[in-house]
Amino acid sequence: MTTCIKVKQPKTKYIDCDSCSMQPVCLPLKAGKTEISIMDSYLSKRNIVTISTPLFQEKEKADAIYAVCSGSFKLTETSPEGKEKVIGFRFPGELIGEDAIHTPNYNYNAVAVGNTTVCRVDLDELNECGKLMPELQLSLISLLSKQNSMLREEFTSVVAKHTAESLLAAFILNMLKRNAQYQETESKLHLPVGRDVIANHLGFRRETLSRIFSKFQQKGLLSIQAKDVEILDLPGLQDVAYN
Amino acid sequence: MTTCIKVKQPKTKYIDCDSCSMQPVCLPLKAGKTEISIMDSYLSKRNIVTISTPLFQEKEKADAIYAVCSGSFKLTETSPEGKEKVIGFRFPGELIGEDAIHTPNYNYNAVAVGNTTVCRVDLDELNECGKLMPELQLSLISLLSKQNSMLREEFTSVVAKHTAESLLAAFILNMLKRNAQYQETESKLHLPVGRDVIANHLGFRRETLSRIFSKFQQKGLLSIQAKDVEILDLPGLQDVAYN
DNA sequence: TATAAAGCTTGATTTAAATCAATAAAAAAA
DNA sequence: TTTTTTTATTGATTTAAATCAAGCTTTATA
Repeated sequence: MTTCIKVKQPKTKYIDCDSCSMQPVCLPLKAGKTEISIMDSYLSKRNIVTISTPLFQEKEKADAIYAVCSGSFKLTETSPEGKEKVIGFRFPGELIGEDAIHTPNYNYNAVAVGNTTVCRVDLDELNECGKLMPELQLSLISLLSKQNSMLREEFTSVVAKHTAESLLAAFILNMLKRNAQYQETESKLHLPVGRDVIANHLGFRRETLSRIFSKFQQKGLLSIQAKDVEILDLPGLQDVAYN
Repeated sequence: MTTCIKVKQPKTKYIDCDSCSMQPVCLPLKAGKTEISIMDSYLSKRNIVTISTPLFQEKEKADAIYAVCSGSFKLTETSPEGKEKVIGFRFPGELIGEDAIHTPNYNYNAVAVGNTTVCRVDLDELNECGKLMPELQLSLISLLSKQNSMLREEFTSVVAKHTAESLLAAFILNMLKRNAQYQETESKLHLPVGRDVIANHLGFRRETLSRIFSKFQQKGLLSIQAKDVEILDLPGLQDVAYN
């Protein structure tokens, strides 16, 4: 039976696995429908709703892996001078804290952006359960492999981008691709965070970000209304990204 | 018994597992010494030596995972205009092609930089074998988790670096950390490739790279002789990276 | 609803990196 | 070894992004 717990914030909604919109994401971990009930009791897989709270923080004991069910997370790192750097985002279907398998402590922060739902997989229980169910391990291997590809592609999208324009274009395309996995819309994108956070993440100033967004709109590549982006010329955007 | 095969190049040396310098890297896959012989026959794990040849290429069928035993690999992507972009490097102890687990085809090129040794794990055989040996799967899970962390850290080291100086400093530190896992020297680093390739990877011109290397030498942060870098002021370099 | 606060955009100037161009050094070939 | 080729460094100019600064929106609060 699925148990749902409440963390750190007052206005928490309880969501069980059966009504979770991201069932397909969790399904691999369940290793087939017939075994859901077994998994639920053995794995203590729970749906947790957090509101703008950290899932975990730097140096905290790494004792669980999380899969994002709904909403977005930002990952941050605190530099020696105390400045916060946004090192990535996580969307439904992606893992957070998978390092836990081999690391005693997390070394970054995972903070919910708005209301989110995650599945928590306790490491101890995962190990116990894995011995009994090889299918579970195969699912985890597949999930980790997918996460690996996502990370490599994310890396590829930001590395070797000399101009701010190509970097932003590549970032938008990367977000679009990752969103496509849980949303139907191929041409629309909701930015999970404000300009400041995106600028921080990409390593330039909010002014530069604004200017480029304006330029992209003038060129007819996209239209942007607050945090809602509509892609108008995908090939054009790809051209900008690959340069 | 370990079998070693020869690929694509004439001057290939045969190396078996017992004499491989990177045994500790492969050990997790072997799931304990007592089972080495079983693994060798079941998994067809082979040491392959390649010389400047692609391990695999874009769009090729993804049927194996590789672990680097010795030497370095560069990963590249061909842009629509046909330009080659260096999207990363892989060093001993790291995985290549782990995407194979969930992707039908590779979507990047893995090219040996000089002479290298890799362990090839055939996917079909891995699946067969996994059913018989849960420990093997646990090892793979651990390897994938480590690779995940490596990728995230690599990503973190290049993202949000506004100046070319901080980007290069972060790149050197990342290389240094990854080298430390299989070399004793904490302060020395051998660049696996020339300036052009590094500049391509980091997204700026070879002239800029040269200038920054010169600047770092003038500041006494490091000394560089061809491809050999010696770190002289690690905290100083970290200061440059975190800015 | 009015007012304050936060977030976003645009302009003018300064600074950092690209580009163009010429050497210099190292590696490969004759 | 000497010549050729490749690779790396340094200089002068142009271009792109940071910075400084002001206005504009949107959201939050009284």
